[in-house]
Amino acid sequence: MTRAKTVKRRRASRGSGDQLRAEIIAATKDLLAASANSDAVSIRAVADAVGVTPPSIYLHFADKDELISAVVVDVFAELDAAMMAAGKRADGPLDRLRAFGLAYVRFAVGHPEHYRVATMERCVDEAPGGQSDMDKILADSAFTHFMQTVTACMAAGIFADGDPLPVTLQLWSAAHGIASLMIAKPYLPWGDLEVAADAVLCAAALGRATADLLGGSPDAGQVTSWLREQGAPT
Amino acid sequence: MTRAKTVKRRRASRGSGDQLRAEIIAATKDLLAASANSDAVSIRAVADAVGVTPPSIYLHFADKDELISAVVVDVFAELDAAMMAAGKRADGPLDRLRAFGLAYVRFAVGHPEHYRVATMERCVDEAPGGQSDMDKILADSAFTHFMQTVTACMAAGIFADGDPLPVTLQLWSAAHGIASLMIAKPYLPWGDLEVAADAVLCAAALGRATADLLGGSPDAGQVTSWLREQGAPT
DNA sequence: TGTACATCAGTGAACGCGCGTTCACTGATGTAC
DNA sequence: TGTACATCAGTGAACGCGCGTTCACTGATGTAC
Repeated sequence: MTRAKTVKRRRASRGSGDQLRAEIIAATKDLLAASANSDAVSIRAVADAVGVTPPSIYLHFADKDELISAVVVDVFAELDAAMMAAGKRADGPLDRLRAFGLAYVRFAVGHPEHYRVATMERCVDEAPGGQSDMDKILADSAFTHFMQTVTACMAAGIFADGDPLPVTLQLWSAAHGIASLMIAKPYLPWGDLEVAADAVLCAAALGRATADLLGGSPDAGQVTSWLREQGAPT
Repeated sequence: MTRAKTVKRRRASRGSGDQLRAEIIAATKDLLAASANSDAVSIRAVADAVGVTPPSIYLHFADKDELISAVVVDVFAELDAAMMAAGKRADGPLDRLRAFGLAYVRFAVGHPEHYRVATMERCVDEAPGGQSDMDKILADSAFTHFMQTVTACMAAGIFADGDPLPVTLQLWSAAHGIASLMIAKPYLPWGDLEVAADAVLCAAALGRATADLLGGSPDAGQVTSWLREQGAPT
């Protein structure tokens, strides 16, 4: 059932080398969506899907790692776009934070293999180059937009004033936790995914806010007695 | 620098076939610790590390998948043991929950590749067999011990009474989120890993408790006005 | 307008490699007599 | 106690495969004259 070569034929062009590049990235994403990890997607399969021979790939990417990196960049851009779209109709910074988180989880669950390769595969370099990686992530639109909203929540008195970075990391952890667990263990009794995700996200934000009320990082004893004050059932 | 075959020699034995089996699992774990994923650990490398020829592996495991599954079982057992040890000296159920969570994150950060293969690799079967997988996880010691402690927290009035399962999943998500993000993005500015993990875990538990106080799943408006009542800064 | 030619996107064939798995075998172990 | 023999853990060689990457090439494109 191999596609005859004549069915899809690639034509040359002159100035527009970028078109094939985009097609290669798109094909890689498609193949990735049906694979366990990026190792399982081969240059040959990508070339085949695009209707081109394997060496052509190397005209656009130095090697396989560079191709996968380009896919990751593309996935993060798509994720950011989904979050931005969801945040548009939010009412206030806390509601926007929630919309962002829900969009984040929705994206991950909807594109599990893309999310996996973008956030869960071992990084290529652990050398000093890691620093530039960090800059890349911190400058990444999705993360930045998330952090801007955390800053807005601080300004609105929802979180205590301070450095938004640790709070952002904390909330991102919550979103990533529910997203990646739903992907990795889909057979667990999650119930409605949106409801479960919302519960985690709300609890994370509310927990941060409440911990701030209690002075930052209360221990178990403080929490227990505070809950008793609040009239929690015993 | 290949080890001469005579340096490590395997002797036969009769009744004790299980010894080699255990050595194979241990060697696989060692190799996994230095690899990107289970695909990157080969049967040949495992055999070599154990001092045996590749076909010998098949005397103990039907195929590579079965070997990896055995490793995952072993990793979960080790994780459970670490959690139990940490929970022993806890003071009350909430404190135990925190000790469990911290031990969980510590284990993940200390054995990132083991944690990754156990919780983040694509499951082998998505067929009806998935149901038995679910049972396996729910019956898994670490998860069960976690859930028992959640039940104890409900009995102590810390969480609202009800089904402990969704609450357990929610708290597990928090622990998994911070653990897996620290592993995947170690170059992010986490500061002290224990402190960052503790902040996430505390916020998750406190958030769940507070949300219960507010009736289960408050929306942004309710949270904002409740915070204002509590005298949060504006 | 018409032709020669430089450019360069894409080709076809091949490289060497390491993989999971199989097969018929060997030879130490431990039991039956 | 001594010997013949069944057992079965582990071997050695090979299978077919798909991989990433390379190399010298081809032939359409578009420009120079």
